[in-house]
Amino acid sequence: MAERNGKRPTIYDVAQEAGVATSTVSRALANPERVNARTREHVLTVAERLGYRTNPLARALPSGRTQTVALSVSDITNPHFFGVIRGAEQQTRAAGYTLILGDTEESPDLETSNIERLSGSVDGFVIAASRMSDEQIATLATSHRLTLLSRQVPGVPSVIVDHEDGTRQIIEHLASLGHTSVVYLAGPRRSWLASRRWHSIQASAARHGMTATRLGPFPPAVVGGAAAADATIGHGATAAIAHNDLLAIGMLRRLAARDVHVPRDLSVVGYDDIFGTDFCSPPLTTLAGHFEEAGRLAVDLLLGSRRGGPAPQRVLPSYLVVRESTGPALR
Amino acid sequence: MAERNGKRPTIYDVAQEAGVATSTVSRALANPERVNARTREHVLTVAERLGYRTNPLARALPSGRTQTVALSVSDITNPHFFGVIRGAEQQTRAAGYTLILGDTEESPDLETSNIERLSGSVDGFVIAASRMSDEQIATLATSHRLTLLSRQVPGVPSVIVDHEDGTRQIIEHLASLGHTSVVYLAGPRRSWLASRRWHSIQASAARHGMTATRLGPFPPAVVGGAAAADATIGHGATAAIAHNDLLAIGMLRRLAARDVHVPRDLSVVGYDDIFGTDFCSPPLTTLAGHFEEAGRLAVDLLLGSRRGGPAPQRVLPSYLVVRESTGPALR
DNA sequence: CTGAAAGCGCTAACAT
DNA sequence: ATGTTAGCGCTTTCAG
Repeated sequence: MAERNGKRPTIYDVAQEAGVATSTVSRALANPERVNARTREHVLTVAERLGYRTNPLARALPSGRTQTVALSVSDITNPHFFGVIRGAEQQTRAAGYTLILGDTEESPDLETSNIERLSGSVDGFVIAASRMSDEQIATLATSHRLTLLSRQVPGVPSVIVDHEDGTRQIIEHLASLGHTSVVYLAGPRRSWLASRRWHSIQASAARHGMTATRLGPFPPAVVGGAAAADATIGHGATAAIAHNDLLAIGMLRRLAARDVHVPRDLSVVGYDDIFGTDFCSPPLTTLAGHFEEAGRLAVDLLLGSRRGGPAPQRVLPSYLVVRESTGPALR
Repeated sequence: MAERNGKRPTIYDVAQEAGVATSTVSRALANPERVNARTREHVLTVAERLGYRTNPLARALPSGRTQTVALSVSDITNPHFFGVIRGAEQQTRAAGYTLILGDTEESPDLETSNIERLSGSVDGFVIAASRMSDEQIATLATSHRLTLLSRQVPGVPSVIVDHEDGTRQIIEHLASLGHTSVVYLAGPRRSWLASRRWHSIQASAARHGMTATRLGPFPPAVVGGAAAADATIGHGATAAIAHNDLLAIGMLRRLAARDVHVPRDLSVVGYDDIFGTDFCSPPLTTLAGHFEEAGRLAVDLLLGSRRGGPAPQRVLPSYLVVRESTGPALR
């Protein structure tokens, strides 16, 4: 074996063994069409025989291409992101890239520092549920390749699941059950989704002659559910839309503890259709979307993005999954 | 600003601006103690002013240290891994490293190809719930830095949650409820955990005069639960231990559909204490462990590992969380 | 189509 | 304590 004392063989070893220049090896590997078919084959065979593996770092340094993308999520323990992560990971791998994962724990500071730190070692960022301001994101987009997930900022590529039409579906569902008063248990103040959802709820509710009230914000986690449930009971509405399923599930538990029957006394709706929504009690009515697909698409947009073109803003369909947490208004 | 036409400043720019050699800049940045306090401060100031950011790739190439670790999980959609991932991500970041995530989708081939691919661009691997053979792992360990999570192989550093003592807790709990026959709904054939758990169940059951039967294997996911439930009913045991909570939850649903009451007709126990076990119906009795801690520890072992020393095999405690899916044996 | 050679940005001996 | 000088392994002009 022609490998230099225990170290991994380099293109230099391959070149020598194959009797060609290193540049030829490099081309045979990276731009197969720019080298004679015979030599290419020969080089590839030798490389194979030597057990040559290209060193991604060395390749990245001169070319600037790291073949790596970073995915930043706001809370890795939220099952909602499983789909996103899996989709992104699959697509990343399929494109021959590697996925770096960052959990920003709902903190915009951690988000920026993460990006700052990774900048230079990745080719781009997919930022899911960003907590940064529009301005921060727009600025970042001028110096970094990025695509947004569940967030839209003018001029920045993004993919979201249709919250507007989805919210319409929710409101119409509630209206058809005779509800005339609904509360929205809001998510984090910095959450773009939270403000959009509230916006859509107001608009749809108005069209159906319903009154809508926003309560909160609440932490978008199961623990936030107790306070959200209490606030809802205090308000007296017959229907509640929680910022996400985690919060809705937390509410369900508190409501049960306080003997408020769902859906008889109160209808509850969530967003995301996460793991568990089909076996909590009662099973949760929630707005579903194809988040795995969203993750894939976000990576696609990132890797396919050309500077200069208009930033694509993709909107994936959403659909209401009606389970047992919603029922007729009895007041 | 002294940055060369739009490109990021390099240590070369800093060196020139500060009137020192690049090596001094390099030292000031990486080995602060090996440079005069005054010059260090000066260099740092200049670097700051120029907006210098060290290029991780360029740093990695000559040194071989990428400041990156890879985490490989067998199924990213299994909530069990949330804790592991978050713990690993935190500890990785705390150590100034970056986390690369790989989902191997229960496939040993994907697992090896992933490692193969990443080898060279990471400093080490944390492999959770590996589906590779002991031999493969042992071989890999000779050429790569790695630590195992939820898996033990002689000579390879690992951290697991105590399945043996945990299984003893489960069996004693069932025995105290009067159960004399228990079935184990097995996980994947290549799962080390599955075989260890079965082993422990047999041993503990024998000590308590219980008969234990293994059924399966079943896919360790909710969808596997239906078949597992049917097999259990066919067998006639009064207690069932599922390979993991996903499977147990799937069983719960099928049992309810078939009008088998839990725990009156059958007691069900799971492993992992994942998200959802406290609100499924009935809430699931399951073996819990600190998986976030396990993730952190695995990264610690990896980064702290010295070649030559004995491979640490850490065992974290497990504890049985008794909920409502287990009750007295009525037959 | 292929080879020679100059880097990519940083580290690490080796000198001074 | 600091400067000089080779590289790390690969890509990429530029010649031939």
